Amino acid sequence: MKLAKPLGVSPREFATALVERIGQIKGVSSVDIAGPGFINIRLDADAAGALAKTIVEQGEAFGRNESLTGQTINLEFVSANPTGPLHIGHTRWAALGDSIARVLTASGAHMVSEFYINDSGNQMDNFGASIYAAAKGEPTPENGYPGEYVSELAARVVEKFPDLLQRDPEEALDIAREEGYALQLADIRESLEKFNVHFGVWFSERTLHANDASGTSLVEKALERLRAQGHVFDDDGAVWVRTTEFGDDKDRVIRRSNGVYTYFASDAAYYLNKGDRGFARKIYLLGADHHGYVHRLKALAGAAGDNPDTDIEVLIGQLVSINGAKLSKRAGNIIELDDLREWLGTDALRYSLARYPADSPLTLDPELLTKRTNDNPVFYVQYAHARTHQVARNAAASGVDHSVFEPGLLTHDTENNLLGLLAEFPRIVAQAAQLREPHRVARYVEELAAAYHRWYDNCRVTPLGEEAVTDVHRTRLWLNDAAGVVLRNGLGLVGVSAPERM
RNA sequence: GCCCCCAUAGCUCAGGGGAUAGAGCGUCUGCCUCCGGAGCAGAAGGCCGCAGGUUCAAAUCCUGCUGGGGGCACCA
Repeated sequence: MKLAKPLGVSPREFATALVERIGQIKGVSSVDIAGPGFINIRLDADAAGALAKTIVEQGEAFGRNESLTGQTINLEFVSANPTGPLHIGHTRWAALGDSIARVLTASGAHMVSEFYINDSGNQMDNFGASIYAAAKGEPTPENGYPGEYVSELAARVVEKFPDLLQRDPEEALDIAREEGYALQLADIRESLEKFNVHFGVWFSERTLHANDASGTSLVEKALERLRAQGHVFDDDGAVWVRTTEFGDDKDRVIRRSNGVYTYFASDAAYYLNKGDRGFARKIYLLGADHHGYVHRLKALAGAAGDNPDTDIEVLIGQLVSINGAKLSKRAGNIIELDDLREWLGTDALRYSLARYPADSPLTLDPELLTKRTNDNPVFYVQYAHARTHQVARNAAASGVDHSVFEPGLLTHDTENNLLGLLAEFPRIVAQAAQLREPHRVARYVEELAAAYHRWYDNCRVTPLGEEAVTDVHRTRLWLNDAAGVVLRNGLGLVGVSAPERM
């Protein structure tokens, strides 16, 4: 860090003065200069240990903070055609986006998670045609969707409309498309629910194109608003947005010369709609294959009169692969969310996807994820949590209760270490929220589990043999329970369960 | 050609300018007469891709290179 102005004192003088001031803070037992830029502060045992009781009393609320209070945030983290099952890419964004939403919520933000349904455009017609062809027993049409799931959808549509094949082909195509859409979207919702991922809003692209009472659509209104801002021009029969004014490398067509709106028009209308719904800040989580969108989305915010630096935020996630993952024949040679979930389990899959930052490409090792030992981080952490409950059950059986809490009795090194880590949790959550990096919570919770296991090995909560129950045991029970609370809260933020027995 | 991301231990990866760069796996050595050994303690293993620069201080910030991944549309 650079100082704006010289302070007029030497670093040593400054540090000495700082140490003196810190030493006067209530609960600080000692403070000394540890090295360049480092000061060691020790709290007295009562002040540090008191935390254990606070945590147990706050329970689920411990870890929440106010760092983002007052912010209204829209987070769009899955955008998909409802023409087939979700694949491995969607899976990563679902796990990550949901965890981001959780840490933002825990930091006081008003959050809405949004799933954007790309249900407009010709791929829906291809989808409908594929289902209709399957119903007739014909091969997949050109540009159609292969995969057994199309035949399954066709069978379900025919079940509901037994006379489908007798109907006029145009009408039958409509039915195939719309019924197939409804069924597929329901399947997607179910997959995500099973994956413990929740969306506040399922936004249909079609609503952007639908005419309101006055006969205009949101897309048309969006174009007029951008035009009014002075960033729209006509060329070659097409209508363009001058996105280069805002850092894009080329201007973008918003309405083609044939009068049809481009996908960019939907983006624009959707973006403006989010603002109209009261979201000051819009976050997009996109796959690496969409990174080319960043500039044009930012430009869109600028062209709309918003601040591209603060009102819109685009997170780009890199690709993920899994060694040995089977391609789904059913879904046409993709790696499917449902298959991954059934193979590895929701907890292992969510944890391992939330454990790495979005911008690192990822290769998962399924052998590790299915192991039930400490090789597998999610089991290591879940086991630590289960152990806190086992210890509590044993404590109750041997007559250790919560009747006494004497924080001064928590003096073992492993207890200081554990308390120090527990105290960090709220800061970790706030940091994860501010940086949109929930993997920090996962890493933290692993460290906490290790500290808990070490403490368990060194400090007994239940008396040994015929020993009497003492206040040390009772006080340690509070610490044990506090560790359990924080492990549970931490796992919850990455969407993973915290079992009491394993 | 232009744009984005990545490069840290044998492997998978952490590391918001600050202490002796960390974790797990793998390798090696210990600990079960008592709260779950699904655990713990220890060892070995590093020009942090290369070269410059900024700084009291760089794995971290800047520039250029090398290697890998992804992307460029009046498609969606």
